[in-house]
Amino acid sequence: MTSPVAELVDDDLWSAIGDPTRRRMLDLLLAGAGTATTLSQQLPVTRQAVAKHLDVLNRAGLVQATPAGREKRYHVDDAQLARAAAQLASVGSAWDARLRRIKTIAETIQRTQHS
Amino acid sequence: MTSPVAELVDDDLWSAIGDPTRRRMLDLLLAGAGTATTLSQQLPVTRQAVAKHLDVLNRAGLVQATPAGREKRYHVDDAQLARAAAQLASVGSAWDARLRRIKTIAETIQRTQHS
DNA sequence: ACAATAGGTAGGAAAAATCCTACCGGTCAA
DNA sequence: TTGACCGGTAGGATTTTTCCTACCTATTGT
Repeated sequence: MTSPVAELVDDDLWSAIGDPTRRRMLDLLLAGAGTATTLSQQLPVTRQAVAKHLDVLNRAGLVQATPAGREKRYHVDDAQLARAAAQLASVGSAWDARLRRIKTIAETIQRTQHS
Repeated sequence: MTSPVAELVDDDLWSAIGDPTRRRMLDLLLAGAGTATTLSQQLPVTRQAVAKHLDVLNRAGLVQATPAGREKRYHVDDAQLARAAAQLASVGSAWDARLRRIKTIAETIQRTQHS
């Protein structure tokens, strides 16, 4: 169980959530669905910039849009975000396990050298 | 406990591990310390590009360099990687909890409407 | 039906990241 | 000591990302 982290994650999904602005957008969308305009009002960027970020999130499958009247309401795709959360957790624990394993080996070597 | 994910993470650290190449580099360095050259031999980029990626990882505190002879051996900073792992895990569980909470609310509303 | 207005889209400019070529410095062998 | 070579560094070109300006579309109210 060497668990190479690289093979544990979806690159597109990962880099989608790698951007701070997009993470904040996910936070806002989790609090309640909204349009590019409503999001931009709560962020330090124009709604056009927000629209492109939404496009990135959409291509990664993290958000979906449902037309409502003349607007497009974006909402988080629960299943995909859950998938992302699972990946984050597994990478985190993989690293943790790896570190723990290395530490154990190091301690074993030291103990061996002491004898 | 609304847990806004944005305030849970260190942006520099996060975007450092947001890049696929850098994640693979961390994998390789966890398997054993190495120089820019040895890493580049196991990656599809030149050692100069690797050097810049190492610089990014270094600024984020994820790796450290120790001069050894005429080379510079890079190794993972255990404490910082553990910190990163913890952040990943907490974001993952924050999202998971948020999703679960939303689902519960939705179900409650439905149940209410049925009555 | 028509004007007014809010929202989305297209295109490109500016900024940043990534990558490579060229160069410098130190180490090892003779 | 000196030449060859391995590794790192500096600088800049290229690609990608991010962001904004300008424009078009659709809905709403009169």
